[in-house]
Amino acid sequence: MLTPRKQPRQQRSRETVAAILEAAAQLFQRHGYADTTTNKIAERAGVSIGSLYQYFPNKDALLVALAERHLAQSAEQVAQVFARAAEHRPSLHDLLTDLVGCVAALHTDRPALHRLLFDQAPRTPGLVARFRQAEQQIAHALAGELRRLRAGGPDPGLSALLAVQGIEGQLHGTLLDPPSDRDTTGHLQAAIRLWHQALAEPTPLPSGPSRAPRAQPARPQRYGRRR
Amino acid sequence: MLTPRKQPRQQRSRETVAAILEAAAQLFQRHGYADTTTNKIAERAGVSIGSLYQYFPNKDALLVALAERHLAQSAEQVAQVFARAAEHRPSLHDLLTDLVGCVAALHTDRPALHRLLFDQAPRTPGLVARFRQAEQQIAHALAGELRRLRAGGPDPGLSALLAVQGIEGQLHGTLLDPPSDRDTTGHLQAAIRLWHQALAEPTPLPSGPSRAPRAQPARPQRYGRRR
DNA sequence: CAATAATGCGAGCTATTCTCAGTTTTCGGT
DNA sequence: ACCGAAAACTGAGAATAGCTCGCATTATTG
Repeated sequence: MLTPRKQPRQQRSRETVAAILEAAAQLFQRHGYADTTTNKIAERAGVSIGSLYQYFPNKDALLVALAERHLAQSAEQVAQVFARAAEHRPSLHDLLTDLVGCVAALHTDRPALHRLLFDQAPRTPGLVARFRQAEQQIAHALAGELRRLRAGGPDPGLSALLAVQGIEGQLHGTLLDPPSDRDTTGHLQAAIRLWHQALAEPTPLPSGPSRAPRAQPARPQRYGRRR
Repeated sequence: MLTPRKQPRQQRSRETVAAILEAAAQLFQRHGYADTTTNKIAERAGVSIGSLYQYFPNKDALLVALAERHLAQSAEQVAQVFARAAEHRPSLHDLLTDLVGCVAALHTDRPALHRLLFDQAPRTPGLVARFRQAEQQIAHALAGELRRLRAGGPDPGLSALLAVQGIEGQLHGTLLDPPSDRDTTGHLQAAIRLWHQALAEPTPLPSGPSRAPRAQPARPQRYGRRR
């Protein structure tokens, strides 16, 4: 069980829960997940260890609660990108710039928190599920924009999901562990450029309609003679 | 300290270390990281808990050792993709097919192990560093192929790194937590297709040389009037 | 065949998570 | 205002898991 065993009903207990989460966030970020004890969290929150365990069944649940809060805030930020897009109908390039900038901000705003939630602590199945769910939602919104911006091309839903997953991987890798030999802004620019090319309407070859790619086995390729 | 405190010198101790790692791999995969105790690992390996701690300074070190072994094997697989490419000089599409297939195989061959190392267990800074290092190596190899396959375009090193990070994110998300409403092979096909378009030589517009993209602030975009 | 080094052992020390029986506070009803 | 019940809080300590340390056993060297 990773959800609170008891829902706080009174104002007092809601403040207790808030204090516990605040303390947990601070101590987790300062000392890391493993080196933070639940007793220290309770002490810092000004409550007894018993109170903590009344609302959080175990230490992981504290982390899950923080992660869900962060995930919700992140989803909110990204949703605003698409709200803006719905109003202004930007070009693909401008949309990607806004989207990448937003995701980048989520990584750089509170890197310690992001690193804590995504790297340092064990990922419970529930957390992973929540994350994938958020991913799907963003992909869905992006798919809508793609349908607006281009006429044909491959399944927009699939392209959008790939883009969301890809951008997340790229920015996570770049912003949390910046390669020493590259500058960050250039990296972001390149990512925008790359996705623009990947998602733009493919310019049809003048010689005829582009053929659909043959299905190919995705496993060890032999490079036999190409035909 | 996460590396063995003592290097095994005699044959006997090398077998001990191997037995411990084998037991750790089995128990971690079966019961998860948190629910596996070091005493159980030692018991299963047929050695005493003291022997375990002679070669692994703490529980995390067991995981790091498993991860490094897995990472080395993975890097080996991917290196073979580029070895094949060096010999056969495949088209971009065929290279991508082989690369994606290889990375997919790494995820599907032993999903439990992959999930353990990448999702379930805490990622130590050392592990993350090793992972990024492998990423850089693969990107470097891919950059070489890009230089062969296309004349101009943006910095191949940057494009390659983005591709490696992106592919990893896409396949990780898709293969470990398959979206219920999509088939996996189609997903892989779409990824290959997407990266082909993203990395291919951009077809120059007939009206003139493509202009370099203006540098744009990557942060919250206002969508002022476009000019 | 010593002497020395390497390896193996496991009872128990230490630290941390989590429980539970009892106390205090809040709140609706009269 | 007062009461009873429910909610909230407490903290000593039970349970458990990571890890240590002194000593026994096995291998290597000269």
